[in-house]
Amino acid sequence: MSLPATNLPCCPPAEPMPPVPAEPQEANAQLARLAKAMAHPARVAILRLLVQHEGCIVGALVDELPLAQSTVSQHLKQLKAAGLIRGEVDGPRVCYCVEPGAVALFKALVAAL
Amino acid sequence: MSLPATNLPCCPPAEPMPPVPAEPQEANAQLARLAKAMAHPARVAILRLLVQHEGCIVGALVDELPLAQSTVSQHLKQLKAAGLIRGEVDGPRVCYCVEPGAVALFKALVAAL
DNA sequence: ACATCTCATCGTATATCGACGATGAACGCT
DNA sequence: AGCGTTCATCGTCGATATACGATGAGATGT
Repeated sequence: MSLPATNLPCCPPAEPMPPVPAEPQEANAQLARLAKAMAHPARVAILRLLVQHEGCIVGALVDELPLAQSTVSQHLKQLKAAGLIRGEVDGPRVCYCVEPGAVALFKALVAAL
Repeated sequence: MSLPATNLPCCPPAEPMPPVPAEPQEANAQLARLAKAMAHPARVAILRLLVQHEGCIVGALVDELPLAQSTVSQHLKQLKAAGLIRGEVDGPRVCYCVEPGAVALFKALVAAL
């Protein structure tokens, strides 16, 4: 309902393509790493909210989740560390958006199971 | 190299279809649960080995992984708890095989991101 | 300068994970 | 019965995850 669909000037280049690992062991590690980032309902919800509002959304995420602000921030940190999202400072707020390449890589790795 | 492609009489019915959750919150929980099961390279490797040798393979997994037997057993337990694999006793050995429905559900949930 | 708003980080407490060795249970074989 | 093989479980250890409140950093607005 909220999430005012802010089209802020972020997520500009949008990382063209995901590198697909050739070594099976590397693929396993990559998949495990990305799966670990998705291994919590709150992070799945965050990613879903970010892909739905395709542009960028700000910290309104806290209002959508039944978690404290600091907890949401930690989940965002994990998603960012996994390369699945990007956060850019926009004045007093921070603009979060998905990294389409990383999500595509995740989908590809899972589909290849 | 090993893994003698044992075609044992297990994995008979092979669970016809995955139930796809309608509630978004339920879908998040399901995806998180399955992703958590895949959140470790060893478990990804195990699942991959099981799908490659489509029939069933037994504790030869221990030979393929750089882990102790008890550790592999614990990973198998987690995969089984997540519903991704099935284990049936076959004489002195235990026959593990994938649960295609659960894997398909996982793929569908990830693809729907 | 000051207050405010937004978000990250710190510190802490509890729970779970991941690994191993050791032990136990189930089964087949002689 | 007794033995060996196979796998699960137990107990333990250190590391990590999850949650929260409190505090800090940065920018905006008065």
